Amino acid sequence: MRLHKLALSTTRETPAEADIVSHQLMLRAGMIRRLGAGLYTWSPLGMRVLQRVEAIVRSEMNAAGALEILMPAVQPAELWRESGRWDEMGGLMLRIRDRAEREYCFGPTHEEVVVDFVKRDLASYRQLPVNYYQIQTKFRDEIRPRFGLMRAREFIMKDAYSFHMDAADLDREYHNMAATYRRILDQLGLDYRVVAADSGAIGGALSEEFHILAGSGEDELAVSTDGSYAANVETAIVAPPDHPRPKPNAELNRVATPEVTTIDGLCAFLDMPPEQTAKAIVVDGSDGDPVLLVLRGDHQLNRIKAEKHEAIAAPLTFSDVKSIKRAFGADPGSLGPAGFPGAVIADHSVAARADLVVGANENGVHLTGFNWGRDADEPQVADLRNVVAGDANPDGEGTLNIMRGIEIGHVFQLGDKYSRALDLNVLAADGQAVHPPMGCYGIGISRLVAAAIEQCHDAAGICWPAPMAPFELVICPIGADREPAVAEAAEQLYAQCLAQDIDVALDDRGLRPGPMFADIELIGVPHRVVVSARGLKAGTLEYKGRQATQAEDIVFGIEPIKARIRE
RNA sequence: CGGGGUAUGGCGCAGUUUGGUAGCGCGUCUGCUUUGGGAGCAGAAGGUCGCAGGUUCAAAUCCUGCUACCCCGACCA
Repeated sequence: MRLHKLALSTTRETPAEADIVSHQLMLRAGMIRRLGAGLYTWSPLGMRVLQRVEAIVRSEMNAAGALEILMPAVQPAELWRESGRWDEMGGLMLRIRDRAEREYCFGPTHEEVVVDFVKRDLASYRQLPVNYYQIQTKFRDEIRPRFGLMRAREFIMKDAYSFHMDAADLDREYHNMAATYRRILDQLGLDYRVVAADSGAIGGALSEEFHILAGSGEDELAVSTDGSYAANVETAIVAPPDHPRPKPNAELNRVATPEVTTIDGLCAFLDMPPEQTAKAIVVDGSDGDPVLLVLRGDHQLNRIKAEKHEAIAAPLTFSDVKSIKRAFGADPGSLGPAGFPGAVIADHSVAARADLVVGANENGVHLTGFNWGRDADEPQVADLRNVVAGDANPDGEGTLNIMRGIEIGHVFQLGDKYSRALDLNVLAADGQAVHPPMGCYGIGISRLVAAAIEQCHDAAGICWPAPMAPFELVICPIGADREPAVAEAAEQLYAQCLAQDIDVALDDRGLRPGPMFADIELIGVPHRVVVSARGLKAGTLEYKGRQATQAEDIVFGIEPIKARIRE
């Protein structure tokens, strides 16, 4: 590629619209341009990266036995009514009408369509298993699109759907896909973790997420030091404390705590560590009455765990202040288990503590020296909190670390939710009709590109892992317009690189060295050689790896270049 | 959806309080000079000041309405 033909458009200044690194750098490098909220055009430079990723995904999916198809982005409402998701999806789904007032959506996902597709041709179990995938544009009308491609509304996704005769075969393919995803991410050269996950709204049992590690990641991951356990903090299990609750040591004491309504305030006022306090959270119970959840002051409620508790209403609803006042006689900020007649569910950690500080159910008053069983009934005990760094590994040895990640892939075992709802069935060997269990497997292609930048950049710009880079190598001639020998030597090298299948770009834009180098670093090309009159005289080229601090002189010629970039 | 903010040339911004010739830096174009890390000089192009209405002799600036975009929140007792 000759760079002057690529319509490169880099900027020195960071556009005001972006405030995470990947978004800023993609805009500065001219990989994408914003059209509207959560809508982006990919430039020729951006396309080169996108297509790299797509090619690797395709080749691994094909190698894993999946079959590529392409389904419509626009889908009839009727199909979604049949699965029951037309109403469930709510505002996430972009709904449109055609000229005859027929209803459609712009597909946020393709379970319905793929089942419909399979239904037409699938008659016998002998045709199973099968796994169809596509690389397609999806639209999800996010409440708040943000962070550029990270949470765009329109985005590119690789989604795959598998169909099986039985759960065992689904399990086999699920692991096949998980292994395929690992191969894809290994090939892309990214640092990632696979974690157990909540399957969320899509339904189904087993599910794992694939996260690119990056400090700016939106998700928190709990990963054990011995490597045996990894889970999204949303779902990571907290092992119950391994020691019994100590005996009460303190008398119950009423303390006036005027104006204190937060754990921080309470700790400052009483000079107490937060783990000695209990926070009280009131939520609606499944019977409609308020339920008191108690956690250690330094812990955080995990919504997903709470929601799954049978005594708690789903979706999780925090009780309104009026009903709290009625049930407790006090406002939030002064609540506690003492004297509350309703259901109390305490997290393991707070249930294993003695001599706690709790709200007294009287505004501006707290109790110190509170003990379960003595000052209130023994609570129900459950795992309600988010794991924190240092918690015991629930599955093996060691403790948990918390890392941040960007979710770029997700594999699910869906079961027969969709094949049943849409009445897909096949005849089994015994002549019985069966709804084939399904798996579904997604990779956010466009998000993956952004995530790679979050993981890999420096002050000068993007540092692509070689397999994602828009070019493998750039040849930078200096002063080619006034030194014919330089121009000639650069052309010669360029032709040789092409002949050797090196994905090379020739920077023939005629820029001065400063801006030229800055651009090449910004767009993240992994390898650079400089051709100059000075070097030619000495028979050398200058080579520099993108992340190297120093350039080095190498003998002029294709072989020394190959040795550097293919090492 | 609630809260906050912004909208002025391709990009980043000032000007709005106190109404009076629309400005700066970067970028772009032309010429000359310069030439290994974002060059210098000279000249030039480019703006319905988000949209609509209003007040006024006069509106980027004041008033009313609207739109778009960005940020924060949706673990808070």
